[in-house]
Amino acid sequence: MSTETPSPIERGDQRGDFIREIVAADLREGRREGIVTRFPPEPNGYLHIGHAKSICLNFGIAGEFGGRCHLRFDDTNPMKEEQEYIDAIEADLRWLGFDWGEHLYYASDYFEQLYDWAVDLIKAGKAYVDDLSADEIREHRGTFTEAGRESPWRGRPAEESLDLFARMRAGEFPDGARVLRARIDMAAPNINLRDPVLYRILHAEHPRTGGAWCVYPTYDFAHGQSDAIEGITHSICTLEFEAHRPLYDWLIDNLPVPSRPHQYEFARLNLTHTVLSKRVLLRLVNEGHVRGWDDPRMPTMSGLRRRGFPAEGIRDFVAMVGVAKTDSVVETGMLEHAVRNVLNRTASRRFAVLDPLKVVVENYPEGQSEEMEVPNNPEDQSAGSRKVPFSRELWIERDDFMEEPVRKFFRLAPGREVRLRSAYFVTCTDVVKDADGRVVELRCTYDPETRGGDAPDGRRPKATLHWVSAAHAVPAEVRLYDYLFREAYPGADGRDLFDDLNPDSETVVAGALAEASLADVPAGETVQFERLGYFCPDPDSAPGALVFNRTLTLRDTWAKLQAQGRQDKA
RNA sequence: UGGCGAGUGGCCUAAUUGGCAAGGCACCUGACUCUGGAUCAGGGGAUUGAAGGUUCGAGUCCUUCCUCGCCAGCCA
Repeated sequence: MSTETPSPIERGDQRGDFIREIVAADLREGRREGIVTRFPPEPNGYLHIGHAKSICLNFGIAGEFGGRCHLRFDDTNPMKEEQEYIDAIEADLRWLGFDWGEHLYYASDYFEQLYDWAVDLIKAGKAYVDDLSADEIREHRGTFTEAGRESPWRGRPAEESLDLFARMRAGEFPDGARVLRARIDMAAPNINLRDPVLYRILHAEHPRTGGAWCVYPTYDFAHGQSDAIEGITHSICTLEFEAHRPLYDWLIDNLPVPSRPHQYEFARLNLTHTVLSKRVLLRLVNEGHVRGWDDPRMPTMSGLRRRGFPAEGIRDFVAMVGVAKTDSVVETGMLEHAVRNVLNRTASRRFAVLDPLKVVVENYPEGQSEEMEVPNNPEDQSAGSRKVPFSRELWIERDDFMEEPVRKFFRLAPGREVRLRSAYFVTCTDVVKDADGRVVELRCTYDPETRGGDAPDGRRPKATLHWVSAAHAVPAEVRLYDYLFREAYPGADGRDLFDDLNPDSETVVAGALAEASLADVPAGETVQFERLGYFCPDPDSAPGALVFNRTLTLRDTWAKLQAQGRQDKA
């Protein structure tokens, strides 16, 4: 495994979570000589940020304790799984910064071994072929309060089950005709122990084994045994598998497996203002609420990537959230903090005006222009600087001007002087309006003595604005993103999940004007539009038709003040 | 209803296993600033789900109760 920057935990700055403590103790007390973990996705959908928690946990532990982490596709249900997902999952994993070396496995690699073990179980009288239908099996299973009833086939001789199981594999029976069940205890308080199904008949094309099989092991029969085959020491999964652990252990105990893995469960990640359910995400895509699986509003890895979130920020976020057994919902603000933290350090600064207002600098010579030296990142001198053209006609942000400035508004207003970042101080001398009274242009004068942004007399404007030269700017479409759901807990209190969708989750700004160098930002790179936020080129972007996604806004004290003002009035 | 699991400031997570409840996010204030960003300094906010009990001392141990989550797929 490899990460660009060690997480706080990897650096040892942070105490480990309960799983890391177990791992450390197992090593310290000699129960284990080495650590092997695995990330076991089912290739039936795309990875999302919830998976990132599991990925960072499994690969993180392996890295910290000198072990290794396998990537194993849990491909036991050919009805749902596709090669497309396998490829996407691998790509997302690599992007997140992890590497499994040669340890790429598939549960389907073990189908032959799994089948042999099932035969062993039958011979030992610990499994039997059941002819009951799915409905009948459910009826026999009982309820939480009543014990189940034994299937009439439970006492079937091993030889007969053996013969039937072989014929199931040979394809003699249709889907659902029979199953192989473990013989455990139909009265067990844990329903997972009431003779769970181990194999079912599925005449389906498997993405890897094709038509070689028509019986497939269930999750319960495949997972632990796959762990044992690979020598997994700590099989880490989410809380909903807790009730399966007794069955996991029963199978390991009753099969001649080569190693003894243990299962540990932690609470899955939940985030406010979004939803991490493959089912719901699929609906969002299919019903056209988003642009696709990689829509910048989606919590999928591909969505976060398209949104401009750096992998490092996601890893930091996961480290920040921690690992425990308490069901919890993390505020999305924490993710945003982690992302801003990385971007502030790494993102190159640029100028772009989203809602342009024309400024004419009256005392600046017509037809003249000059190159202003602008730092690429004040947080990082090594990022260097660039030249940005300045001229008589400029665009500034409409929000940066107020004809009648309210209290605490520091920006441009009639008669007021502000600094144009890395350029000159300008003073607004006149306001030009159209027939409707809308401000369409500002007339200003500049002070030639302030070239570069400093005044010889030491005077300091209260505001610094970003700007672009009208003659040199390039047009761009900018897509502004906000929470996908307006409610922190979508669908809570009986509401319909889809009624909680945020109608303003995407705002397309067609007429933005950007510094020309923005045409050269490579895909996958996120830059800062000074004073506005972080933005990245969208895959829809093309030469001459630039499209940027807003990753996140900057923290904005003024916007907060305004929002509070609005609240006070309301 | 049976089984299993979990309850610590608004959110997430700690507490050297019985010794002054700590940190991050969020929030507020101030300093600084060529991004109203960043940074720095400070602040408010917790009868640790409840009630009993053991103890010099309980978030931690015991009892009872409450709340929430998961489990009755031939999904994972």
